[in-house]
Amino acid sequence: MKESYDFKSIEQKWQKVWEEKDLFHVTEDESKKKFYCLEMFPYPSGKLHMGHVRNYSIGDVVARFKVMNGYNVLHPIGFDSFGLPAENAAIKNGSHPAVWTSSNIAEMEHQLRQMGFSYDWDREVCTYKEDYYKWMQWIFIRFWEKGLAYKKENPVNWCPSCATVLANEQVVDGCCERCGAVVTKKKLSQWYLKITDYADRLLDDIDKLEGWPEKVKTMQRNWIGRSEGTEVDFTLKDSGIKMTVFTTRVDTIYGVTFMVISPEHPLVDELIKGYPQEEACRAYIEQAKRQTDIERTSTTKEKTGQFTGRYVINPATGKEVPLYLADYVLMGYGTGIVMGVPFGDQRDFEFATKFGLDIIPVIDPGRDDIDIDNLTAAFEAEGTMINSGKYNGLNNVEAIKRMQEDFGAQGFARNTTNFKLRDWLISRQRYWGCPIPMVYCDDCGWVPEKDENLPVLLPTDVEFTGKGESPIATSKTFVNTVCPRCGKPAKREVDTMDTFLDSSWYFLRYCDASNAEEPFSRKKAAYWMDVDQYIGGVEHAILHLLYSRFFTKVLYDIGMCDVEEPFRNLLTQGMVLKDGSKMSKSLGNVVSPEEIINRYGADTARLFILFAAPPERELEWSDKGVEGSYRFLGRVYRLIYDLAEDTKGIPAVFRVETDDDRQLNRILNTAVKRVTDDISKRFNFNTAISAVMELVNEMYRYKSLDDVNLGLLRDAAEKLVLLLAPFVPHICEEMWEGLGFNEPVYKQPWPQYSEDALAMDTIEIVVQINGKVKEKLNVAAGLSKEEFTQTVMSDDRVKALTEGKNIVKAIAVPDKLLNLVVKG
RNA sequence: GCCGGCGUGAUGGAAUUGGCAGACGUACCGGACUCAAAAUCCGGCGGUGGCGACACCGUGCGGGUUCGACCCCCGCCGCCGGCACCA
Repeated sequence: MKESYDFKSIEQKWQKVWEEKDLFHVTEDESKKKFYCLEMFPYPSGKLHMGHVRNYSIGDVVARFKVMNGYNVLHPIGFDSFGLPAENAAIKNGSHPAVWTSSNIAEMEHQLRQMGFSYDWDREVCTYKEDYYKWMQWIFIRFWEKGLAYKKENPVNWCPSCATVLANEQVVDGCCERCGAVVTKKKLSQWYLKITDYADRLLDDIDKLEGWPEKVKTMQRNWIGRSEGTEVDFTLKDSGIKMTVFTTRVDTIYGVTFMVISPEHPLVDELIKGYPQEEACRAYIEQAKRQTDIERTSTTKEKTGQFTGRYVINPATGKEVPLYLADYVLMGYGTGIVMGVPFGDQRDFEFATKFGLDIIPVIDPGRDDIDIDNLTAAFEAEGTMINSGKYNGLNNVEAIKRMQEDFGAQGFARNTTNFKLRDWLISRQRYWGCPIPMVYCDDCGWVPEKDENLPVLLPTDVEFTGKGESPIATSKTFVNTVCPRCGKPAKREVDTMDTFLDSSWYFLRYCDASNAEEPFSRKKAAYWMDVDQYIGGVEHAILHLLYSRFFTKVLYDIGMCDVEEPFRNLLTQGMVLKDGSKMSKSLGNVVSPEEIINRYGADTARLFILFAAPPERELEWSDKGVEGSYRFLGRVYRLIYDLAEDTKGIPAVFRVETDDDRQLNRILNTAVKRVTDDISKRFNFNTAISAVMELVNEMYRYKSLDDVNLGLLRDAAEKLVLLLAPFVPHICEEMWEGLGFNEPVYKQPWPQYSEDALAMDTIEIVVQINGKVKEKLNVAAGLSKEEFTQTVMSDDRVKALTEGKNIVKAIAVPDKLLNLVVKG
């Protein structure tokens, strides 16, 4: 141990030692409790940014803490390395995406090692490599066999700038999640995964995710969007065609005054043919088509529509009502036809108002402040049924049940559930992704490639122009093949998979990363799964986290893994800000981790980022704060350096004799307790670190006293190093060695605290008069309520305070306070 | 519009869940060391009034519950996320 804190040589030295000792390598060990600590793997964009540093620093504290607490810890890392940026770089530089990707990975691996994260590098997973995407394809074929993958022509979200289709989840406010271009609609034949088959389970099992933030669970619930209701068959007048609607409010069926059908509905063409309104209808359909999703779905937009000339018969009342086209009805949800109840639905209310349609009150709110004959908005709350035939007088919620039963028995209605969740569109018209291992044969249709022929390799003879669709189609060697079933000439699928498939099971591959026989062994996955702690950005709340849950359930169902939910506990870390806004190149407020590592070292970077804010909150970057963290490490280093000398050969056994001894010992034990609790129960690393700072301050104070107990100081020094080890591992290894130990601090048992040491003989308590603090006194700790009150009341200063006053009441909280309620 | 979250000194944030508001850090001020500076060590630091012991005010705003409220309840305001014509 050198006299001054030379972070550069210390960090290099210990990173080398860790690597040589292969310290972070783990294997399955049935004799130990396992802990799977996982951080979301990065996209290899080139260099680490502060968001990565924060994410991985948090994970590293947890992983190292669990190791010290005796767990067998799996802490892996890899790269989510297919995707558009590599392809764009290839177009720009004329090189292959693999070149760009692998050099970026090399750079980022180097930086991750520089940060001193405790990864088992032997398990590194890179999704662009053949040994990974082979199994991706293999899994895709299992989905196909289960009927969970299909190809279908549909209007899809198309990003003109990325020249590819997008999943619903990737469209944000009508724009491309990646590039921000306005998304258009295009009719294309595309591959889908049937995530909707799992909608119920994905929704119901959210309740089991006790270790997830409420916010993320709510977002997933909303996204899946289950709503239970009734399908009711209306009938088209003069034709008998069934016009089925979905409603959650069947109780308002007597209030139906019109019907609305989506302009894209396949029935529309037939409905309008030959009617006087046909031409107007066709014009309306055309203009609806021209609108973007943003225009179309804006709630502020005034309702538009067009009467079709047709009428529909209400099966409950026998009444006929006019049928309109209106673009506020979405083809993709429910049946694409809606019963119009202006009384009970705000959208229908606006529509009826605009087109002069009747509003029939069907529920009596029983309130004076609402005039149901002159509504200004729809009435959407509960009440008593009116104008509804034999249902009059019932509570409307009760009426829903009765109507469902009655209408069901009469054969024109049934209970149904609808979801907002759509099937997952997974084909992408891009090169740099996992090829979809399907072959089209004129005789056999779509056939999966044989397992023994996997992987279907990405061809290398492809032109990157960035213009055409599906670059793989330009390969001369790829497309033509033979049908895996009948052997006749056939063509391969030229689209690649959405990269979100790659990241939907990588956590399983980590359990058995080099398996050449299967994606992962069930036994090894059974040992490690589920992930005990998952850490990453909240931006993945729906996309990645929902898809991974879906994959895990499917793999569970086909007997490949033993858990139904992949992530037991989830921590979503906040963003790193500079000057109040997100670090970004365009704002020019980026602080690079590299810069900080070179100037202050990895330990300082880690410490600052953990100390500046609790992990879930946003973190405001502060250069001054970084310096403070650096100063603190220097302060600790000097303290241990001195104590290593002063306490050489002195065992960490001691007697606590003086008041100062007791105080140091108490603060030491408090620090152990707080750091332990703050890491394991609350993830409040900032307060954990502040407890250590208090200990350091106290050690400096104690050290300068005349009468010091070196055994006690020795004990404090050792525990101090152990407490800091998960946060700042390099400096702690150095100090641990400096204290004379040979084994790495990484493997040391976590320090324990003693309850006795935490206890104080006397405690400063507060005396309040009418809730205001008036006096502080020291009294013996651990008194009963009566003894406590007695002791405090008999104190002269308290007597003086209450002199001549009438004590109405005394509230005693032993060891804390006595509040006297006085009058006069 | 609906659903979350947040609002505390100059500043990042504490207050382990109803019991001393402002821990710890930054900034700032002062002292020690130094020829000097840096580094380091020690001390001060919510506001107003007072030489002072002390008094009053103070956790976005207005009410309430309670002996006691940053914390619980009601009504607002502001900021940040997410969802949004889902029938």
